[in-house]
Amino acid sequence: MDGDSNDGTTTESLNGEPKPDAAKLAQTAIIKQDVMLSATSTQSPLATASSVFTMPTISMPTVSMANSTGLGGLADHLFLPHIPSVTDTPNSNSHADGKADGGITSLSSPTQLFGQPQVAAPQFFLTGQSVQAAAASAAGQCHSPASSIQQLLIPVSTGNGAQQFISIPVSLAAGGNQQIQLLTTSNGQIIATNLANIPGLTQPLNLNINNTGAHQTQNSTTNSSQSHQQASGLGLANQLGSLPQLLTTGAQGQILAVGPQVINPLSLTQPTLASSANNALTQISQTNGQLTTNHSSASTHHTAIRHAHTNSQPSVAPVVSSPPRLPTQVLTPTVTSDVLPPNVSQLLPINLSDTVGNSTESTTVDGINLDEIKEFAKQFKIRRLSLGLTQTQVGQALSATEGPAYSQSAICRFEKLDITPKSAQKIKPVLERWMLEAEERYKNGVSNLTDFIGSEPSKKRKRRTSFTPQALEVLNQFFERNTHPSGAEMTELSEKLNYDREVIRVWFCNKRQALKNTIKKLKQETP
Amino acid sequence: MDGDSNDGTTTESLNGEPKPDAAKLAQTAIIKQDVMLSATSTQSPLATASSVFTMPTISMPTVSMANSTGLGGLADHLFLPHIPSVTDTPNSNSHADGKADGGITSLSSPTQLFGQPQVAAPQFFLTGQSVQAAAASAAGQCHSPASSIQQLLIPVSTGNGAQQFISIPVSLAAGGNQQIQLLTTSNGQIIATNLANIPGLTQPLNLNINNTGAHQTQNSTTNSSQSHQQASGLGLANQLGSLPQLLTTGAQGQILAVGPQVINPLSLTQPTLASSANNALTQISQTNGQLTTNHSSASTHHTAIRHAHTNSQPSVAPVVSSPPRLPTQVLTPTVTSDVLPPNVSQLLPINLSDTVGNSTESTTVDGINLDEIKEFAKQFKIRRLSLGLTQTQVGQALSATEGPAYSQSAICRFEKLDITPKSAQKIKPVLERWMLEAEERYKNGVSNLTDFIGSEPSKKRKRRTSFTPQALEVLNQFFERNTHPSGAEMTELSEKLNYDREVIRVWFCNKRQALKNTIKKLKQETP
DNA sequence: AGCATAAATAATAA
DNA sequence: TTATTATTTATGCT
Repeated sequence: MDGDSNDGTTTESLNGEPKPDAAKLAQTAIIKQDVMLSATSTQSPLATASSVFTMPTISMPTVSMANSTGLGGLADHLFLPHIPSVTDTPNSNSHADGKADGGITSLSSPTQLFGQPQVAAPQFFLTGQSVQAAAASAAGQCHSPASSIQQLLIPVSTGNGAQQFISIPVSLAAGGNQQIQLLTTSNGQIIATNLANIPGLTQPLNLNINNTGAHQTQNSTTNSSQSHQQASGLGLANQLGSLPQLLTTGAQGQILAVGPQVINPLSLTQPTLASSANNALTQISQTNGQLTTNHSSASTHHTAIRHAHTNSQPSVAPVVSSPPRLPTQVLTPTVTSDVLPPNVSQLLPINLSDTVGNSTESTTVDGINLDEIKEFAKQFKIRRLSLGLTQTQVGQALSATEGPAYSQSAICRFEKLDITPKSAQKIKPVLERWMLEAEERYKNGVSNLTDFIGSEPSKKRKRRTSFTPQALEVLNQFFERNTHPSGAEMTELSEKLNYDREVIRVWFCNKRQALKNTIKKLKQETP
Repeated sequence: MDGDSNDGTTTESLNGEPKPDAAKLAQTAIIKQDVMLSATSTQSPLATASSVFTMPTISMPTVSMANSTGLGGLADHLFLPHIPSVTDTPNSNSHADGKADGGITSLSSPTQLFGQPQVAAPQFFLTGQSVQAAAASAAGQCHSPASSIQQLLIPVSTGNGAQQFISIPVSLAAGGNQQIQLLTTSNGQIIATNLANIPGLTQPLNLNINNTGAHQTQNSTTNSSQSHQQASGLGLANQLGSLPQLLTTGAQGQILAVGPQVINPLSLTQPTLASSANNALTQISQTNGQLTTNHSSASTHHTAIRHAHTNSQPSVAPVVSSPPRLPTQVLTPTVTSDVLPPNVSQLLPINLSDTVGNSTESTTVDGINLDEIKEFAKQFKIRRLSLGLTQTQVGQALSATEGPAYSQSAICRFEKLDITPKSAQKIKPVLERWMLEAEERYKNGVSNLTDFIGSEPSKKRKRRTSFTPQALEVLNQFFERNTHPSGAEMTELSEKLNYDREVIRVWFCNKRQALKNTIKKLKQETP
């Protein structure tokens, strides 16, 4: 998670060449060095000061940012699209498969898509609209899928290069009328969102969507995927429209995205929008479709894989088909696992448990009624989507009030039941309560997200921290003595200096790296 | 599979040594401490080197620095004790426990921390022995202890004026036998290092030298700390800190920016562009405005400019209050700016431009087709990645042939379109040409980067893999469902995605870690 | 325009 | 799994 965002994309690989890297680094280093001398770094105090204002923000590369964050309030956010657009969109392919083609293709060679180096994918975002394509990728996380309608997908980079999207339910976001604007950086980071309207957007774009295949495609087998999808499948697309939401989830949240194109939806204006959402999905599917076709193999697989669970059982084979719970949710595939030790159930994720155990008994483990939990999980997702909330939003809201055990990931896992029965049993009541409250607020027209969420969702890259000269002094002094502070020391430093502990940790990492580079260069120089 | 390890080696550390971290070494060191000096050995003779060197300059703020030096030979490290003292040392605790206090405490006092600059510490170094005291402090941690012996302390300035020392674990530095010499500037920056040995060093030559107070001096005794601190103490510093920075960072440097307002949206008329961009700008502007107002500070401005757009929304008021850095951040005031001159587009980064102008026209500024550039930028990135090249590599290759305007930063900004249209227009053809040539070479099998870049092949650490967006999508989807894929699943994924199985395994390890960290943070945040 | 470095993330070591 | 390192990307600042 982290998300980083950055682009990530780097890739390098390809070539394989070996090369470069080191050398390069070295070079770079060198360069820097010199610099070093001269400069000093840090800034002076004054400087700092001034800066302050500056905005912080802004500069975004792509975009700027401003913080956004907060979102809050009202307006709150803006988006930057940095990418222009459309162009990107074009990808037709979805990632999945073919990735290839689409965007990528262009890019890279065919083969690659998957292959390594690649590149690719277009990242772009658009505000509302286009987004999708990217989105798909985002999926990584659960949320994504949100796609469904109402939501806006905001591309976020994963760091890997992959982007993720953050979806914001339009409805919420907009809160009714309001509109949302998102500014994203090129990386897909969101800078800000705003609610203003965006007029026109309405269009739906695409839709095709459907395909649903979305994801995965399938083949896989068997699997869940199918389940989902299809299940959903159903007609999906069409349905989509209708349901948008579901789909989204379809897979569960996952998104698929990808596709080439995009669309956009933005429209937030309307709360409605739904359509847009749909689109997104659609595309995705398509993509998949292709993928499937072409490569089929490949793509599919993963799907399959996904499902699989850990077990390693080789065997497996599963075919699971299982659609156990599916319809809605998806997933949950089933894998077969094979044999697991009996008790395993206690440790296995619920979704797997079915499979595992005997069917019959499977419903209860340690006194916990798995079926009940499964049903709740399914309904929870539906209710969440109905409110136009993403897992991320729910996770943020809950983690704020209930503690860290309720992150987006937790929500995702819960919905997928990729958690142990015991854990699910513990979490369930909390989710139940929260959902009731959320629904209440929603009814009361409090649609504003703010209530639900606290703040920002963003996943974008953390703003670059500017250390004050004073803080740097302290840090440097400490570093002189100890390049590897203990956790307690870092905590202490963070408290004293009033910086995030993580920031302090990273500072030391980077400092050590800088020192190493310096030394390295020196050596080179002194043959 | 897996096996890869090989490369593994990574670590190399400087010296190549395998070694572990410095820290560890350090600890060890401690024990040994005194001994070290003498001992060791490894190294050799060769060494020669002279030593140290002088440092460039140094100007240190407070002190000057000189560095001292060299130390050598055998011994591994040098120390600069800047701290003197014993006082510090006292740590009684071993690292283990006490740590906390240890180091840190000593350093600063609360107040101090912030305080400025201090100076002082003497910098000198000694090798092993003396050091200890300091070390002690360090000890808290493992590393620290380093102080102990093995490390060299190199004074470095922070830029702020304060000096700091860098300790270099000898081991690292020396990499085994080699010796290292470091040249630091007054700022503390390291200028050069040398490996030679320093013969005789054994003795410490200098050491005393050091003390000498050379520089600084100080009181050393008392410790450096004091020095530092006190200094810091000063009022100023503190104060300084307060202000300005605050804002900026807010708490952590972050800024917030932004204000409330919003803006408008541009019309998105076109789907294409994203409107979003606009918003961003808007805010920014505002920001500036305020800033201006308030602080005035200068710096900001430029930034503003970049982003700024026109919008005008008035209002905002900013209030910033800034407490210094509060943890939270905050701030962000908003300013309103106002209107920007129409031409702004010429100055704004492309990515933002969309927004700004009319939508319609926005695509061209000064006769420059922004859409075209955007597309090119996108494709450029894709092509770059397809060749497996990093921004750094491209930057190095281009800066060599085309001049300094093509650094890694420049490439980064171009790809993100965080540059003005004019600038982009100028750079584009160069990139275009270079890319074509690079692709040509690639096709011809010249994959070696060397061609692209200069360097070396080296064997060491495996090249960092860049996952394609498509692959990431697949991986993320899988991860959503199952964070712990079985071996068979990983194998399947690796085959499908065409990545090494080990790479896939590592991806999951890192992904789990990232998730964990994310959750951790969320928890913290929500207290 | 760059430079220094914070942040993100792949790779490793423990 | 946890902790670090090695590499890259992104960005604040001048």
